[in-house]
Amino acid sequence: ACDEFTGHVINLLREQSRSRPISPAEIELMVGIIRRKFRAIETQLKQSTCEAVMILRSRFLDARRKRRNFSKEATEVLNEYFYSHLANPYPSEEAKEELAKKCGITVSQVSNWFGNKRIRYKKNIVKAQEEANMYAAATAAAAAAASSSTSGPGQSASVDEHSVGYGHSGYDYDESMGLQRAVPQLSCSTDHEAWMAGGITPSSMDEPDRKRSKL
DNA sequence: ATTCATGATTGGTT
DNA sequence: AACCAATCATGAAT
Repeated sequence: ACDEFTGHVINLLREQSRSRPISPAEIELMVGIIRRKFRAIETQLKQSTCEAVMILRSRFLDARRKRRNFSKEATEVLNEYFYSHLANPYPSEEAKEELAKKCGITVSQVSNWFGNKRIRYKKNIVKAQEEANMYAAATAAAAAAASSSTSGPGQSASVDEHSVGYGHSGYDYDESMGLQRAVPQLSCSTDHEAWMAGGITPSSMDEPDRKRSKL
């Protein structure tokens, strides 16, 4: 391109040389100027595009470290699935795809979410996963609505009256267990049946458990 | 400015 | 390969 342009300039100068004497030295000088200018522009262009690429890369690939909360609806859907499969909260690949589509996120995000949810659920069995009852009630209501035809007062349970004091005073193991079982589980369990095996109260509170994660 | 909540990443296990 | 556990990093709430 540079050569092409200099060629044009040379032609122009030759044309002008008819009306005005132009020395070959002058032409050489012109060519030199053009060459330098082209080099400068070239490197500058290279630099700026390189910068742009770097910026774009950090925008896109580093988007991983950027965390954007999921929409309320998405978490709603995910929680609904989680709590309605509490006995075996391991969605199949297909189910993951379904959830992903429904939530507008990727399958790996769904997997991440379930991973986080499982572990974080397990960490506070003791302290109210009242959420469970919320969603259980919701799905139960839906189910009840489906079968609420002839038989009169067969209505759903209420939500509800466990005033687990907030002021973490009592050890309410029983209640937590109750909560777990209170959930309707149509579990056609496959594998991880024992995902909450035995140990309820792993190393629960007290002591140097200065971890984060409350709720 | 701190603290809590939460999605993503990492390292190790099965 | 999927999972768990710990940790990181950011968004939102205080």
